[in-house]
Amino acid sequence: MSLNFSEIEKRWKKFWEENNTYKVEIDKDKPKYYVLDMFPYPSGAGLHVGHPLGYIASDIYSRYKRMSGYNVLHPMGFDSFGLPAEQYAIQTGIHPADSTRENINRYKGQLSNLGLNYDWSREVQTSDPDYYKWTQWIFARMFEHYYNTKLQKADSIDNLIAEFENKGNANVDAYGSEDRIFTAEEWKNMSDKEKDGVLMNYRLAYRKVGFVNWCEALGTVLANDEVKDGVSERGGHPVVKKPMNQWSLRTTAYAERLLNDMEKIDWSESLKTMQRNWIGRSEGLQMFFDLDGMDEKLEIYTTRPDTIFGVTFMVLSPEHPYVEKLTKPEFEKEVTEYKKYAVNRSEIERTSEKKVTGVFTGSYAVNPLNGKKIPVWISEYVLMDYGTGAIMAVPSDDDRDRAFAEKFDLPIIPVIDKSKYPGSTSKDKEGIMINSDFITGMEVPDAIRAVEDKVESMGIGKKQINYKLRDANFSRQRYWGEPFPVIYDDQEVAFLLPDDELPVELPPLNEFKPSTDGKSPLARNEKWVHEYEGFTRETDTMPGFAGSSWYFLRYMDPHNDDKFASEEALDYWQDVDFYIGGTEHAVGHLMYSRFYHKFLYDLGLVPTFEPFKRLVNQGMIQGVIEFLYLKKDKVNDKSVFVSADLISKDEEEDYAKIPVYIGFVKDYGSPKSYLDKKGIDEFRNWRKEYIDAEFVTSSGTYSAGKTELEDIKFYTLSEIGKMSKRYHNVVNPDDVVAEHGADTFRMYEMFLGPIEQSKPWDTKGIDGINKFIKRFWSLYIDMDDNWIVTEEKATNEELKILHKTIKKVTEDIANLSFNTAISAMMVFVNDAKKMNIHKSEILIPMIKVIAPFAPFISEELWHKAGKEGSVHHQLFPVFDESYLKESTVSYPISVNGKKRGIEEFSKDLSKEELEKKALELKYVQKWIEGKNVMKVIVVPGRMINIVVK
RNA sequence: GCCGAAGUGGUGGAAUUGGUAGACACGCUGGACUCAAAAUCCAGUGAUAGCGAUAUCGUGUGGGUUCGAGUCCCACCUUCGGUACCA
Repeated sequence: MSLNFSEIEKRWKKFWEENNTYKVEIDKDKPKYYVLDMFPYPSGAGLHVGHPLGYIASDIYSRYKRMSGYNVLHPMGFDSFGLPAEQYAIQTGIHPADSTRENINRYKGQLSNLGLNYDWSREVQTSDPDYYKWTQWIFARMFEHYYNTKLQKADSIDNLIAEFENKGNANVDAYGSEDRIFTAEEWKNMSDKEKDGVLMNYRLAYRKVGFVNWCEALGTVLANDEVKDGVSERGGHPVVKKPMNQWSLRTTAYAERLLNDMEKIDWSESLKTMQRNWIGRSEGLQMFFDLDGMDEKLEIYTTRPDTIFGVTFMVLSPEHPYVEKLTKPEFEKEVTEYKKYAVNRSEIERTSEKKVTGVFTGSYAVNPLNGKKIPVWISEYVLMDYGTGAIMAVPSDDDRDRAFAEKFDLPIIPVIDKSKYPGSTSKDKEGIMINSDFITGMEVPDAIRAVEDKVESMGIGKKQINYKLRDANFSRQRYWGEPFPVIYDDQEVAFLLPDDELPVELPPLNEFKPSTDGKSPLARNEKWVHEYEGFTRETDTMPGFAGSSWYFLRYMDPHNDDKFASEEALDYWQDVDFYIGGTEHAVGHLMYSRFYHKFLYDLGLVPTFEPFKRLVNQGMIQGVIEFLYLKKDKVNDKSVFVSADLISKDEEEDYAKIPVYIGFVKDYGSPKSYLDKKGIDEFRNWRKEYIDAEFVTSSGTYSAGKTELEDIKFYTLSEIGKMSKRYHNVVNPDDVVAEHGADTFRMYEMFLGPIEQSKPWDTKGIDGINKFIKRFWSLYIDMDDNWIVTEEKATNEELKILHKTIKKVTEDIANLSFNTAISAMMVFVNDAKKMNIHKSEILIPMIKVIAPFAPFISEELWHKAGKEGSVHHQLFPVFDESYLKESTVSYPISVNGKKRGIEEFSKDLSKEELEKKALELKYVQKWIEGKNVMKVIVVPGRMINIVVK
């Protein structure tokens, strides 16, 4: 009755805002600490209970850090460019800026209801021109730089141009994709357009022909997400790869650094493994095969040069430029058809199905080491954008090549004897070479080296390091993204707009549909496109990651109009100490952010070479999805639902699974979830098309609103999955906060389990937290709202309970074990209740201990205690080890490893004394009677084990 | 297929380096208070046998190392994530 949480929440939300409690400024007298959440995309659906899991954890952690004397930067913002707002605009005509603003306001309201301690004065929005001015500015710098392989850092493109003018490009230390060699003279004679083309092959932000998902029927380019099984998700129209000029970022230039610098950061090993796999470094040999009857040579890449004598055919990607030339007339029809087939298949399809496809071109290549002629095939399992788009196939030692050879009846020559290496697979580089000319008899690693040397000495190849990592596609044919600060002259040579014209703002538009030739909607605004006399603007926009790859830097100095952040701010805040977010961003976002950060580091614009020191992935809170089984075919023109207990695994495919609002389902989330009579009626009224449906259960049938069975149980199917509107299982945190209070909601989410672990949302246990908070409150305030804390001196026993709790909570926060920290506080309350503790010496520190977890009631109690300021600016209590000392230890006494009793012994007893006392125990006597005591193991402070025989 | 993580009561989950398995909480059972209910408080709660003391079993399965294994090793099963014909 005295704990009115909604009133308390209102009061302190206002107080914190009025007093700028969470505002932070540079304070050189204090050490800094930067705690960052991955900022959300403000979707129309609002936050669900899954989102706050990470936010609450970082809130607790940052509050604790502030209370430990740090100057804590803990900001929040919005990744507010994105596809959904644009699609919404296409459907409704509402401008993305308007719907985004509305969504952001809703998000902010929801976040503030949770009592999160963000410094909102530092909010950033990626769609705000004051912000994307700097997104464009960084892009411009990338355009102006290339990667210098000697300095191993980004360098001005002007330096490269100077080198070209001096000595051409034969010996430049530049990472790029230019394959022509030219002299200084040739460079000087090039046209502007040619020069632009060459420089594009070196710039870190550059233009090249890339492939987009083009859907002819919709007349638009689709994102990977919008393509399912080779057809558009909307409408199911065919999607093909269409070549278009696209901006890219030369992320591959940084591959080695992105890989190696991971050793220096505190990320989980599994996350680092994911990043490593994405980068995908491999060492191998690049070499040329002669083509029979042709001048061109076929370039391939292999990580297994040792198997070269086992090569029995070559495989080219269907997109390989040589395919046409290699195809003999009599094979043309098949090859053309196969190419058509491959281009209509999405990359996902091409790579995920197990079936083996391919066609012969009619041409042959020549193995340079033994002169053997080998047939050249094409197949979709070879991808154009990895390696050289061509492989030498070794069916004896590669699973895919073997499957291919078996299907098309191609020869298989064994070249490695693995009999000495049991369990070794074709992927393991071990075994002894056979049938292999000059390397026969060698161990595999030696053979690899021997072939590499041989090939290099013959001048037909060289050792090479390859990366799976691809340059990032940086163009989107969309409206709701950052425009490029780029214009083209009539020769299509790209020019940057000067920095003082930034930001290039998105022009107004009243039609957001893409234009039909695959161009971005921006192309519709002719006036804007041709604003510069004689020039045309770039009409593509930047991808989502352009804005989200550097936002953490902007928080340091969000309102600076001269720089993306001042040197002073960067120097003080440095980098993110602690970053928390979902695994779904584990690869893409983190890789791009690291790339951006390293680039800015090279330019001397940020002080650290990695952006995120420590990173934790929170698990997902999943939803329970409840389905009803509906017979796919109607019976007597009626829909028939069948109770889940009546359906066997084999019959499942005869049924459709209809999601049902979980609120109708009894015991939802359990294997025995069911609809009772009321639930069935609720469902029928909710989905009117099923109002006359039949519901078949084991005890009888409910038909068209009638049943004789009062206690009918219609079982439903429970699954765990994403929270989504589609499954009618979204739980809004606002509802939970309104019902139970923000502090309860926060602690409950943390109490559910370890932060990294995914778990289904379930309110079953929330009463436990509610009870705990009420009991905690009742230590301070009685039923009649009287403050009952006394100034009486605390006993040692009481102090011990306090300090034990402080110790446990402190350690658990550091480990992010919030669930056990909360259980320690519960133990405290249980003890304090039992001992009837109401002493301020114990209870005032406890307000501070609970403060990071329950910011509202702790603030209320702090002020009820007559204290000034905010509890969140107090210092966290430090535990005193001297209160924790025990004079006795309780020893488990085991005989042969089986516990037989527990004894309290003084902690000062020696091993020998403990052994003696243990052997004297009555029940020990009973267990060792008639047997020989072999030995007694005494671990002081731990346990005693008596071994008998 | 491969990589990663994980399998512990009816449920969510505890358990430094191998050392009392099941903390804390939910749920359930019984009791107190109440005309009654809610709330609150007290007691019990891994399984089996027994009135009980107690005994036996028990951390996905099967082996192993050890005085001692939820924890380490080997093989396997299941689930969840990620990922792919990457040459």
